[in-house]
Amino acid sequence: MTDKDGVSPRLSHPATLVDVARAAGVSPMTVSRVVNNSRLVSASTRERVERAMESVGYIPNSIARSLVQKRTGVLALLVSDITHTWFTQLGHEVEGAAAAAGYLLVFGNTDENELTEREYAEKLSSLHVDGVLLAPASRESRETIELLQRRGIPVVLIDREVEGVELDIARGESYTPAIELTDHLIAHGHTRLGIVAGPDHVWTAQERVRGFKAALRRRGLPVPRRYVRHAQLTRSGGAEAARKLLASEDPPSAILAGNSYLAAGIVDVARERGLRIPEDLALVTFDDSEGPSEWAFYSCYEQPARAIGAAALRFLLDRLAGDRSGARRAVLRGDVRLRASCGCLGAAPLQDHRQ
Amino acid sequence: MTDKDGVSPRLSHPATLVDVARAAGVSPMTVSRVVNNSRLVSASTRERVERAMESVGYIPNSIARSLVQKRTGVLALLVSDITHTWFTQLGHEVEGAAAAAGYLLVFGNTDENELTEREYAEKLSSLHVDGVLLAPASRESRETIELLQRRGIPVVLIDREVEGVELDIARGESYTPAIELTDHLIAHGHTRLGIVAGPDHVWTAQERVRGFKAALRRRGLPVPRRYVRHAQLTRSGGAEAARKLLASEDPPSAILAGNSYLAAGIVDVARERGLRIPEDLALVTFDDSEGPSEWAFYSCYEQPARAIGAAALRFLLDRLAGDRSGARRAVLRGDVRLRASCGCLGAAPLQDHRQ
DNA sequence: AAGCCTAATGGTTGCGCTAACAGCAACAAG
DNA sequence: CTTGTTGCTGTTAGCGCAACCATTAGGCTT
Repeated sequence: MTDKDGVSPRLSHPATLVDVARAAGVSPMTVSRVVNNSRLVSASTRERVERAMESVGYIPNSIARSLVQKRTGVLALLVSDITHTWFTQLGHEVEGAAAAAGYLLVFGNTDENELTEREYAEKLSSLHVDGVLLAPASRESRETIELLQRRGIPVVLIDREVEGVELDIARGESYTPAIELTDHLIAHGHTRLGIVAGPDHVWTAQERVRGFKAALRRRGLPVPRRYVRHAQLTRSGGAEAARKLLASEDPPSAILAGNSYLAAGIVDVARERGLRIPEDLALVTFDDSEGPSEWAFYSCYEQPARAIGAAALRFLLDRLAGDRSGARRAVLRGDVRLRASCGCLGAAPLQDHRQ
Repeated sequence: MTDKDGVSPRLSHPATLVDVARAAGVSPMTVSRVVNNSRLVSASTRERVERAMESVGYIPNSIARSLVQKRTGVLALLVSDITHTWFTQLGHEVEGAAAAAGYLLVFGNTDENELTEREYAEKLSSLHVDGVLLAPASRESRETIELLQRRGIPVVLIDREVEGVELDIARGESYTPAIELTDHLIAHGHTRLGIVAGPDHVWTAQERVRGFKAALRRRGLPVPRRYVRHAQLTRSGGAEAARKLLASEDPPSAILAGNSYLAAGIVDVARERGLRIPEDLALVTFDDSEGPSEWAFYSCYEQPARAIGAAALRFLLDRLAGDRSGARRAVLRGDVRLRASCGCLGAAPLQDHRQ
């Protein structure tokens, strides 16, 4: 059956179990056993079959296998925007761990859009992926989640809670660090504080605003409505919000940004207006630990993206292994890094973010 | 069949064509026709079937469909490291366009490792993905490619050529821009020039070294071997190479870096040694247009990552649509951006990269 | 020797879907 | 009235694989 030089005889179609069986002189069932490492195959048969597989260039058709076994070996990761370093780091971690566990990983960007999210959910459930890691686009993502669950697809949340949903989740903190960061600005002597947070349908944005307000109230400071801004989680979104924030007669002297993209936009506007940071405008933000080092200029709360990704995938793999216990929750603590943008390293802010 | 409140009757298993057919009082084939928008269904039947689908909560099983149609609606993107902003931008573009065309996208990191790459190729061909976009890990990636092609899976290369492979490819330029950047350093008066490029099994790294050497030779400048360094495409890789480069008695006064991660490592080492950039060490690099703005400090050649991704996916979709023409090549031109790190904006290098 | 276990193998069936064809009305053309 | 022709629907088969249930041979028990 084999060519002289050991090259597979060219079949007009990709080799199937039946081709291998014919080449090895056994039944397809036996070949299937060899492929699946069943013990119920004698050593000699196994060897013969393996040679036959080699010779016809057999690669199992996992589509067919999936159809009968009802598992595909594919997981999915849905985030809002893979270009955000936080999600990129998380995605890298998840991809590596998934590959190590034998899974392929489908990536999807939801653009913080519920509709896109739901469309993805339908496609994924149609493809019968084995599990989904989801950074829910909105507090209203319950429908997406239920759609998947009705199909028996385990879902693990990432980064964001969803109201009324009790599910495995791996996330960082938002409320407490927002308080800490705000307190820090207050300790620097600021009394007019503003916040530029993400869209208000995003759980983390809400929580950060909530923490911000709580910190101010606790110190008896005012929380003017116009000092609280929601924006798209981009640099230009941050800039736009900052412009509105700084347009008032009595603009804030310190700002808490929801993430470093927003912070970058705020810095843009500050420069536009000739405001020095931190002298004229102090800035603190939320961040990831591996962002570009320009961000080393920002005083921030660092969220452990990789650890969150790893924890989430762990949860998912456990579910796939049959874990039926109640919803698990991993809330990973990050670190506050005090740097130049809040005024702590006021002496040398310009040197330190060069690299 | 339907509950009073319109909620799907709970089936013990996900609804299939047969369930819908029963609910609608038609044959499964007719349901299939409705699902696939065949014109050969009367309006009244179509409506009845659609109601039935709704009522039992039918979602087509694309596994089963794939088995008979031999297409899965899944594409794959294999790159070396999704955390590199260049690939992230490209991936974002590809994901968006793939989703728009109705495809899901599997992401894989090869870590510039041929073995990982091949393992991915096997998994992907087992899953019968419809097509693969590949940034080949090495000049030797031919085997990976042939494995996929033998399975009839179209492959489009990204960013890097592979010796002896005639395939659709979308990439930027390396050789010519390397000459331009090197010439620019020479124009600044440098005569001792070094290069820190990626691993020498990576096509772009080779090309950049080739261009670098060609530029020097054309000007009659020496190309000492120790001035040519290959490194892992990371910041620490760049730092390590820079250390070796700057350790010699007569170190280069200007360096061409293979990308901005390497450049960042070089800057680290320069700072370590108290070298000012650009005064004591000039630096130019390859880059993407949306990298962190700290990179706005670097004089660089900007590669259009998104356009390359879009072109590559276009090629792939054309193949899937039946295009059988010869290998197509999109070589996208980027732009040279002269900024502070080469000495062109010597006056204000410290301000400009703050943001 | 009869009964019974185990190891190794094969046969049949069906996962959910669609390609291919077959059937059957209704209606138009000759 | 015959002969297509078109429009809709159903039947059959099979994609590649593994679950499930035979079947056989050989060894073991009693």
